[in-house]
Amino acid sequence: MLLSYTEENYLKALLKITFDSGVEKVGTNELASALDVKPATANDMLKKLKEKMLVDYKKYGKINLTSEGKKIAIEIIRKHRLWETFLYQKLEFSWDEVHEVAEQLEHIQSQKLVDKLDKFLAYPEFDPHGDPIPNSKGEIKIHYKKTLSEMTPGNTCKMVAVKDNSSPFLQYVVKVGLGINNEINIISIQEYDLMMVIEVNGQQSTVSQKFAENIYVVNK
Amino acid sequence: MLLSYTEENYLKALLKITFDSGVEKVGTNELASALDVKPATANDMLKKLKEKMLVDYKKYGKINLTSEGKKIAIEIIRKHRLWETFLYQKLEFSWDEVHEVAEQLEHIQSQKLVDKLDKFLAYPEFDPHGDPIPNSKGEIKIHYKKTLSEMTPGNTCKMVAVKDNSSPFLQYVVKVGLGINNEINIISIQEYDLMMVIEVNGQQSTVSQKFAENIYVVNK
DNA sequence: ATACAAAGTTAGGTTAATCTAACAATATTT
DNA sequence: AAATATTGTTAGATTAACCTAACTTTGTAT
Ligand SMILES: [Mn+2]
Ligand SMILES: [Mn+2]
Ligand SMILES: [Mn+2]
Ligand SMILES: [Mn+2]
Repeated sequence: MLLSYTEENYLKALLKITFDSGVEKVGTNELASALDVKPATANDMLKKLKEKMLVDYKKYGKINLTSEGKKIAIEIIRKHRLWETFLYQKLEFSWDEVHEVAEQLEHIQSQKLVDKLDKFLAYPEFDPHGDPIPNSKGEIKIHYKKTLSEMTPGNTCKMVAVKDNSSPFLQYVVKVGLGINNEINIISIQEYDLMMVIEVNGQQSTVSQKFAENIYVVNK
Repeated sequence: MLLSYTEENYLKALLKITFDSGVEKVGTNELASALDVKPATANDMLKKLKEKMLVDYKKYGKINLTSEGKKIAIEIIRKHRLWETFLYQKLEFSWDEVHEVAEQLEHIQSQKLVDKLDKFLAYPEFDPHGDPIPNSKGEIKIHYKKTLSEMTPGNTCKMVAVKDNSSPFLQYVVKVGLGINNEINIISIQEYDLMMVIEVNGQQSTVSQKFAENIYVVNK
């Protein structure tokens, strides 16, 4: 099926929302705000996507991707993450620069290009932000993740991904001395405001709860 | 200046026409047919591009790119040819497959991407079809070319580029055993229909005038 | 120098994607 | 259960990029 750039973004947003919230059902306002359009606009598009059998939805009801819609959405996320990996690994982009360009590149239509890119990158499993890259069959390796904010003093964990992909956040993470695969020791947590003192590579830093909620870790 | 995908294609088409025809002045119908739209459509866009000071043109007059318009058009051609080179050299695309994908990739907006790609490819001077790649300053190495059809029996020349970039033609070129940098001996030319017998790598082939007109060569 | 042909323009219409403003349905609170 | 707030829908308008059909200008040939 040939979809427009815009239609693709709606499908991707729907999948992203369910990934992030864990809930299958999505609302019109939620979708609209994720895409930075008005609810009326999203509503129009929803009718069109329903017509194309890519979403499951009825008036005043919740929105669901059909399996076909989901398949397409995963393919777009696959392309997005492969391109991010390419920019990061081959073209020396920093991890806070890749997302914006990948937002454009993910819409290039060429199955061959995706396959060849995947091969060129030696079939990477994770993108520069630690997010899993769906394979050519659309399978995603979802490994259970906790956030740094769930850790307690004395814990040691390893950073595996970031939740917030915005450039300011990513730059801040680097400034704190943190990166994917770094080991983190939780030194202490301030009761009052949940500020956390952590140690990475022998360097201590104090981070806010908001910050800690955006760092994915696995226990050591 | 932020231009739409479509506006970029109009600028590129204008430059291409002047390159191919050698003439600076372009007509509305010519432009429309190059873009596969109706003259009325091209006329609308011309007004818009004039407003943005990217083309020089007045009612019933001929069309010219302004220097700003030309600069942008060259940048798009630079991106197109860099991407073709990337696909060909790094992703193992064949030379008849690269153009179509590059038509999409040339519209990706990121100065950094272009610069990094150029560096990654070690600042290539020519694309897979032998066309010169403009450098980061917009300079193009135009080396004087003749077509194979201008050669006479006894001449030896070297193929440097192709004029027609269509997939069927490029595949045919390969079938004849021809490629960029191959040495060609002109064996004979049929007076009546200008069919040409050539020798490449010891292999003789007979090619039509139409074919010969689409192969660029330099004398040996 | 007309007449005809080719080239270019205008007017009016369509579709995709967006908006605002008004309205309707559903959910939450008192 | 009624009132209120939230959420979702509809109607009508706008813009970009396209179209067809009719018209005008320019170029060519008799
Ligand atoms: Mn991203
Ligand atoms: Mn990512
Ligand atoms: Mn090309
Ligand atoms: Mn080329």
